[in-house]
Amino acid sequence: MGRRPGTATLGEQETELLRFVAEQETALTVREAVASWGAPRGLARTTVLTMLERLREKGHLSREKTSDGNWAYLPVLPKAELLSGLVQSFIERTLGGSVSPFVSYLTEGGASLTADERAKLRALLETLE
Amino acid sequence: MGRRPGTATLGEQETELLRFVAEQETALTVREAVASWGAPRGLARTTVLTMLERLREKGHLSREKTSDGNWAYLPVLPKAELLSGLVQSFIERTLGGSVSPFVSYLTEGGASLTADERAKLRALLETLE
DNA sequence: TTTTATTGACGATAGCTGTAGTCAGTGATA
DNA sequence: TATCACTGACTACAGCTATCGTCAATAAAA
Repeated sequence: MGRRPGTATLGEQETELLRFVAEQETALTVREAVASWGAPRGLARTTVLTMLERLREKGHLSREKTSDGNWAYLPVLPKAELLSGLVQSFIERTLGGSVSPFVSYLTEGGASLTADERAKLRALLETLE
Repeated sequence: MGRRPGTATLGEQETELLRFVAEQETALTVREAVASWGAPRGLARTTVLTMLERLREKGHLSREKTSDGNWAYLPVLPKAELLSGLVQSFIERTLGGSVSPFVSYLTEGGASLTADERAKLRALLETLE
């Protein structure tokens, strides 16, 4: 009676870790992931290791041997695509396909926009004229 | 070794159902929820019932007796607030606090904006001048 | 009133997520 | 070489989510 197998998406922690890995410039060794992501959260080394492996099983990460023989993990999709995908599925699944709540969130001061973000929005609106 | 108790948020299906209930104009009976939300997804009646009750336990829904003695569920927060909250926690948790991916998604044509949404954005940008 | 349908409380289970311990292999060190 | 540290594969388990089945009460119908 559980979930239909293969239906799983990512948990919250998993998503955070995936985003963290995707934000790095280079492939991340377990040691680095533990030091810069796990430790600050008080997680054990093996916890991070397990999570990395699960993300790999789910096809979000891959790994390669470093010159000194350890594993280093890297995202399968580049950061921009990953984030776009996350946004897309959030809009579809959680917001039911409507961007309105996000627009409302912005206009109600929930977040402050950077100059760059403002510029992008302005450009977007212009092309829609 | 599980998650620290009480740390749970909402699952995906739960979130979808919550949004569905919040989108209704009036309180929704179980029968209606099953007919218009559960059945199309192939879910059993008791599954929907269980989910509604869990959402109630978690404080997202309340319920009231209808004139003919059945329960009807309604959201604790109005739709707009609920959706804003969902957007906010998504941005914080999943996007690490940055709205950029959202903006990118919009500008890359992932979604089409309604006239109303465009107007809101335009107004927003003006106030930011 | 015996039967049938509806409702909702409960109980149950499988898969998933978060979190970690153990252990064996391997390389560095004393 | 005996030891110590580091790595990663494997195992484990609690809490949570998705999904139902059962059952008793009640209402409707025959």
